[in-house]
Amino acid sequence: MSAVIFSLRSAPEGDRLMLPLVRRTRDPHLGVWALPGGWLDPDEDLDSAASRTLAETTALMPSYLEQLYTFGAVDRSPTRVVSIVYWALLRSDLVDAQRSSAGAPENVEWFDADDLPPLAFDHNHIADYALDRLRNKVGYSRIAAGLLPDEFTLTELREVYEAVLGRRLDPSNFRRLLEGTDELVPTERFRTGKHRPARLYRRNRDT
Amino acid sequence: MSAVIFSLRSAPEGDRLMLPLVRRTRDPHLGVWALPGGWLDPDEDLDSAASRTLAETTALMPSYLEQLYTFGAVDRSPTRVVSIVYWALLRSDLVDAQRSSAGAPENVEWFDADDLPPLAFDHNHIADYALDRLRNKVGYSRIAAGLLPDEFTLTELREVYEAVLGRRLDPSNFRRLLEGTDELVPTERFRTGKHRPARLYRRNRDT
DNA sequence: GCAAAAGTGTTTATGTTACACCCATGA
DNA sequence: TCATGGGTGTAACATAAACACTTTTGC
Repeated sequence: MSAVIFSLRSAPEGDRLMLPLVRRTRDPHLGVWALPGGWLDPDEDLDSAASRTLAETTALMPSYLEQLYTFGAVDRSPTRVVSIVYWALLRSDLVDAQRSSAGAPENVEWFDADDLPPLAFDHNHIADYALDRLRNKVGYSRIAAGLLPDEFTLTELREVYEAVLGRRLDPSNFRRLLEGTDELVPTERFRTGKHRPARLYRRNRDT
Repeated sequence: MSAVIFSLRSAPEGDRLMLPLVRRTRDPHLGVWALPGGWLDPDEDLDSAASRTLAETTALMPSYLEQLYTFGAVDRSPTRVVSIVYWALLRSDLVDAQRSSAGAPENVEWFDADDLPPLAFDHNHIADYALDRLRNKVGYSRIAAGLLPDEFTLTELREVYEAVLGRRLDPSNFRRLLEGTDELVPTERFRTGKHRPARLYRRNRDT
């Protein structure tokens, strides 16, 4: 049971898609970076086990969690293991808050999803596969809002899409696309800043 | 390790999407219909194990095979089992040929995919999920050709799509859609019948 | 010639992309 | 009032759906 966990972190060139890795504390691949994982409890269903695994690494609740794939190549490891992998999105504000507080777990580090170090087992392959799935899913669903706080402006959401997809989007077309769906609801609050205040939106819980 | 295997069978109202079930020979759910399955060999990768499971039930090679999902709810069975499920497409001509020969396996029976009997464990749920995936995938890929022999007319292929999707498609638009892709290649052979001969096509192996 | 399926062309609707332009605010 | 991001409008283009029409065969 492993998890590929995505969140956003601010960088000089804009937000970057990042994921947490843990340093292995035992053989094989001792000391090598790997996806966070754990063992499946006999009386626990798969989604719960994925949540628990994720909580043990980040101490946070995911805003999105989905099974990715089950890997089981014989050469994955000296002792062959079937690995059920989940992927998840975390609200970036919660991750940031936790990192500045005392609760940051040991030997966990965040890496740029597009620039990972060599990982244990076939975890590079798994992480790439998860990234493909995320990018694909972002193309046809509004899932990326799960990386943002409860309320956000359309520009903030667009920047998330740009960070995930790796390309610029037209602001006006992006707005129209999302206003046409019922997955986003406008609030009466505005984000005030340097320029014209921007309306805040929130995710529609009913869909 | 279980498999949801789809093929087509002729019926009075046109081709129907069917899948094979096996009668359970032991408790729990003795005598109840279930998806074909088997146990994962320790030195076998998942795709191979799925192929083997499928061969044990149908004695045939699938024209398409893909992992569906891994199920593991605690209440799936008295003794909880993690079940890695694959789904597959079989060429209908091979299935028909085998059924009329001696090779038809015992206690295997084909059922209409939209009208299944009550199944053991959560297999009804799994079969429905596989059907959703098939119908969804047919919408954006040319995968359904895997249900037909090597060579087929566009009308035959359209009827496959109609059987899978459960609705009629416009013949001329269907033709244009498929001629625009490179997943189908025209041959110089024609199917002669009551009316104007129809050109035969085959799947493009290179894509 | 007629019926029926094969195959072509055209029109309409719909959605996507590009981009010009106005609006509201802080400085 | 100017710079800038927020927000609206619209024309161009691509894709899909609907359907009229021509072609080729068996009988």
